[in-house]
Amino acid sequence: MYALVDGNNFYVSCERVFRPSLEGHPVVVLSNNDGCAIARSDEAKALGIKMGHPFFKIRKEFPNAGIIALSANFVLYGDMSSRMMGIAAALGPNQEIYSIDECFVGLDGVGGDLVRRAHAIRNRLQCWLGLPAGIGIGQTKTLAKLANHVAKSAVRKPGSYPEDLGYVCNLAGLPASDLDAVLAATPVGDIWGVGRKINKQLEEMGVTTALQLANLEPSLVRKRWSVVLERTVRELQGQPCIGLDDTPPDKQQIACTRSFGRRITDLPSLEEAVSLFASRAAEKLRKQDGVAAQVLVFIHTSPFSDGKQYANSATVRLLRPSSDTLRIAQGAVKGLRSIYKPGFDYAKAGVMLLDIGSAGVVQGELDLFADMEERTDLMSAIDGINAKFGRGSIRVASAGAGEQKREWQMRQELRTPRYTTNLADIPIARA
DNA sequence: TCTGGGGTCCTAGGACCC
DNA sequence: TCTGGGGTCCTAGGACCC
Repeated sequence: MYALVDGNNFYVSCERVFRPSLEGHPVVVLSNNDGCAIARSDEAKALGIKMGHPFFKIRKEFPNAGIIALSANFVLYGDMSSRMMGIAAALGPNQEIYSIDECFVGLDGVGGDLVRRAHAIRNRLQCWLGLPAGIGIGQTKTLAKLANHVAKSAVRKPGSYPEDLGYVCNLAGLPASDLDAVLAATPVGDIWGVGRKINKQLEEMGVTTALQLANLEPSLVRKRWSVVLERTVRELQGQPCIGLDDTPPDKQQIACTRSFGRRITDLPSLEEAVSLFASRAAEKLRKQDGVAAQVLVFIHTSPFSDGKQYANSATVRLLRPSSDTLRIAQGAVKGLRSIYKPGFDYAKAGVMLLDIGSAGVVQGELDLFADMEERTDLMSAIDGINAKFGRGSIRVASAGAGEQKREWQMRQELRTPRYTTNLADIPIARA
């Protein structure tokens, strides 16, 4: 038995905690560069604003709707998320943090009234953090996801489901016929694991509801699609196939990629950007105590522009696996130079670390490379200083030494303060 | 003017091995 | 007409997730 705890309109809700005046207004949170909507309040959804909708189009289409747009404040959301996960963990013995606003909780061995218990957690999230959340409970993770979906729909359209579910729905507590009714009322594309492509293929076969999907023969589904969809079918039938991942393994690849605030054409600016991305990626790598053997760098022009297009990537193998910012940045720049072509307007670049292993294993090797000794102390010192004084306090010279704003830096013109993580930004309450 | 970022898993096909 | 039979490993690409 699983529960899925999910923060409603998470980014918008985080913003509303510190700016209650946003309550009741259509609010959207924008992606990096204020590009498109990645979170919407209920009011914004009601207007018909879609996930991923470009902001410049939203402004054009809804000039008078009073939409409030905010730049994504990921530092705030990350901090609110960890507080939320701490509270949600009390629901059961095991927790899998599935995304910034969702976690699964294993309910094995949890006695008593699960719905009542879930409501208690929900109330805590609301009272202690000011975050609204929905909780779905089901026999499998896929059913818990569906239950959460049902709980939300029931709030939006009261009376359209078997009982008034509030923000909590326990599908495992329903009689089989009621579960079938819920499945029959759910479009197949709303099921976890059914994306756009498979949705279309299923519809072409006449499978449009979750109930129809649940009634397909698993072995046929495996043959026609894959084991992935087969698992979804079995999970809908109540047979658990996807376990709880409460100790996620270290990342196998680590990426840092960004679109630029402005197109850039010259190599030095690209080198600056790529060096910075490489440093960020190396930082993440060191956090999991890993080393990477390969560095991939890519650059491309904007697929949305009519101009000349160019996209390329290069993979550079390091002399030996490393988490050293300088070595990784050097590798990235070397790769960049091998693919850079002048005369294009570059819109995006990125660095990915591949072939990741554990640092301990490499250090166990013979120390034949005295001259290549890992600068682990230097790196810890850099990480420590950046943690204390803010990201970028120390950086590699090729990532740009000046204090001036880099011209390619992303736009974030509408960002709110870092209320919970920056002393200077802490809200002050006045009587 | 203006279209995100960061992941996972699975599969097919080729290279290579005995 | 016809050319073994397994394996493993690696990579690229596709699908999905939030």
